[in-house]
Amino acid sequence: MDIRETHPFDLAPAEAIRLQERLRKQVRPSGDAGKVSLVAGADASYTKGDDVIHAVVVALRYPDLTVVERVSAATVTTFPYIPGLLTFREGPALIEAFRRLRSEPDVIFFDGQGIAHPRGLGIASHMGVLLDRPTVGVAKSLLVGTAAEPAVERGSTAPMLRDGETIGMAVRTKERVKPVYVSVGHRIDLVQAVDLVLSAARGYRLPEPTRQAHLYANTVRRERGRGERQTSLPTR
DNA sequence: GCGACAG
DNA sequence: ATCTTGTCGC
Repeated sequence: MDIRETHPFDLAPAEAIRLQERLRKQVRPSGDAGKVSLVAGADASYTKGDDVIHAVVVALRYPDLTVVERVSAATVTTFPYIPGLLTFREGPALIEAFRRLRSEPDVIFFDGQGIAHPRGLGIASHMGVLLDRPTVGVAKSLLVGTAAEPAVERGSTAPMLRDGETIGMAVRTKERVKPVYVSVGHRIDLVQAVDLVLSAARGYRLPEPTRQAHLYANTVRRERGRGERQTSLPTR
């Protein structure tokens, strides 16, 4: 059965928040992803004034990080970007992309927060519950909480804190480059999540799954945009 | 009431 | 997220 039959996305912000408060109870911020041999990165891309969301999932073999599969899906959104409600904007496109994915990744990286979220349900946690898979949030900035600056060496970390609780880890994936903010999504613990992010980061700030997803999402968006324009606005 | 605020 | 060219530093 389709996830969207049991999970509404077309909600008003206040209703979306209530749904998050209900779903947060299903998040399991611990566990072992087991022996990881396949990882995936998911991301979305869109053109400024447009309401079309292009979502992609890229699967990579681990630990060699060779890309083995790429899928994409596009949806039309009415939900705006509201901090804390990102999944209601990108979720439907991501779900469709995952439906098209034939690989079965052991862990999935998302561009955004896991439990480091106002209601403990960032996009990585939310999607983790819907997909019932281990997920990790890899964000480029903080949504809630604070973190000290990790030392300049690659591999340095500093806890992300909120009310004295550790909700994630700032991780320096590249020497002297701004850290990424890792938080657990679902069915994995923070130690393994940080370990995977670090081992999947090869010479760039973003770990390969997320980086490849980002690149592919932009490619897909530009190609589709070009194709649609050609069929709807013939050249003279 | 005033800011902060993933992508 | 996206708009955008060159430019400074490792």
